[in-house]
Amino acid sequence: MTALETIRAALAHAASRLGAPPGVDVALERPRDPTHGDLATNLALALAKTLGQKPRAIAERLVATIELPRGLVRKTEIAGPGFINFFLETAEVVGALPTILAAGAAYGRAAVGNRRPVNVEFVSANPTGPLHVGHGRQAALGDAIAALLEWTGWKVTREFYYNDGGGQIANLARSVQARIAQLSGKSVDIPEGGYHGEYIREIAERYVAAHKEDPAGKNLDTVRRFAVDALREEQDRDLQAFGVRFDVYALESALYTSGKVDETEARLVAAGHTYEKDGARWLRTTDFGDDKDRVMRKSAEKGGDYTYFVPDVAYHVTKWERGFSRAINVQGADHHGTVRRVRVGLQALEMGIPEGYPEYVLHQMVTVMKGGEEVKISKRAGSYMTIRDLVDEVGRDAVRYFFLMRKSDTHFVFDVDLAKSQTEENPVFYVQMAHARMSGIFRVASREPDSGTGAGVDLALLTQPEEIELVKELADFPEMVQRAAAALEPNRITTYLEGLARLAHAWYHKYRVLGEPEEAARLVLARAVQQVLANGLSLLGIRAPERM
RNA sequence: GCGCCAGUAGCUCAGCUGGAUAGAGCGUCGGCCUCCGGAGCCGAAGGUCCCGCGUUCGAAUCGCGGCUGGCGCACCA
Repeated sequence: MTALETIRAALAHAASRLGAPPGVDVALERPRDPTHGDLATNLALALAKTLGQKPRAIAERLVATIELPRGLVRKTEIAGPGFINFFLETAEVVGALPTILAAGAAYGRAAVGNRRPVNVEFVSANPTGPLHVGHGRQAALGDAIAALLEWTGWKVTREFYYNDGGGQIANLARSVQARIAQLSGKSVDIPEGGYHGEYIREIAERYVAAHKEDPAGKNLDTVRRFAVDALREEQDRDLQAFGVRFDVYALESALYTSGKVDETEARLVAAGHTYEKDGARWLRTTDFGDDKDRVMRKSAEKGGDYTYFVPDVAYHVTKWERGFSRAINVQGADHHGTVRRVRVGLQALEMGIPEGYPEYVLHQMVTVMKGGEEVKISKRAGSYMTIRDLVDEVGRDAVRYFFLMRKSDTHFVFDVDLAKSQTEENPVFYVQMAHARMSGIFRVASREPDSGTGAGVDLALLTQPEEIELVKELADFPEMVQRAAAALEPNRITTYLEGLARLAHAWYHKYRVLGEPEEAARLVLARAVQQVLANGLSLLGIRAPERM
């Protein structure tokens, strides 16, 4: 049990003896200001109202009541409006180091998820073109969120949903068909709403080469399948280059062929939330707080098809039925309008799916800056920065790191020049460099970085303030991972890593390791820093180089 | 018009789910560098946390009302 867990439990026990209601949430954190101790709690302040006493009086009684094991805390004080500050014995602080080395690559993992299943859906691009930089942000984000959940004990399924059944696919097929016709010299325009990118022409050429029996592309259905397959393959290659893998690829078309869409419509009708108007079938989403009702099946003159949202609902029913009591969708914020509709559709089925199902992580748009100018991204026109272009230009690690270092709900400006630069201004370089420096110490010392556990080393020699600060930062890592996972915010990890790297660089510059009396103890510290940096980076899918 | 998101140092952004004196990088200014990698190091200045009201012992954080910017409001997906 760590010092934090021990004190937290002791506080909870003391609080209950003072008459606090059971199950009070004990906030015990490392204060920003080291003069406020190693750990501090606001428990007395939080209990002031329910106990009807002054915070400082409660704090005094808590301190008098609390039972702590010997050798853990050297001083307890009450400060400010009623904070209780705990000062740990130095041995207890540096005692975190052997724990870190013993856990190794698993340090920071937790079991809070209890192996429960969770589905993380991301990218889910229509197979109508290559993946652009916005998809890249989503790929990095979804993969990191999935990793955070894995690190905290969830059983994660990474899922990609292909909308291969809608009107956009028909546009794609007709666009390719038009290009095929142009290849044989005919003057045919790309249809209204079609795709103009250069990749359409390439697909047309490949179709003609592969289909001698249909050189004019008359068979629209075959053209459609060929184009969708070609683009899916291309997207897969892009994702592979980015180091993202999926466990499940779900196809919208399969929901139709399996009858799942019809079944969902029938259930909605049976549940009594639908009606007919103007020849169309509507879902009364206003029953569930929507501002207007939504069409679920178009009128005959519009083709009589389902609108997109019925297959969307059907798809999420399959997630629920596959046992995912938790589902997270990572999407661009331009789709936020669908959030309520999917949830409402699931509610209208009245099959016991929770109101907040699925959860959403929405991300804002990406603009790319290069040489001080914005790189224009336009899908239909064809001038087009793809995720592969970006990875080729700045490297996989930098792309992933950059996409993860900002909160998802703020607009992100990707600075290509910064991402490529080999200086400390570049945060991914800065963090990786810290890891390389720690590795460098072991290289010079001719020791294997994975040897040793810290056993038998006198860690009491780590007395410098920078060293104590560094150890405390390392000890924070597991809590950090859990909070980032709970908030579904990978950017907390990059922020943490930059802070840790800063402390590591400062320590490295100020103190020598090899040849000093503290060598053995400092090697333990260096290895722990190296390990935590490596763990944080690997969680985010970024390499931790031994040298740069 | 309605909905969602954002507004924090000159710039780019953190801020651990309501805590103590709001932080980092870049930039600016002033010092320093024979070293396990100088691809440097140390320090300083710099704030109406968009505005107002409210809740609270305590608000950048929560609520309400504004202002500014982005996105969305189809029988498209």
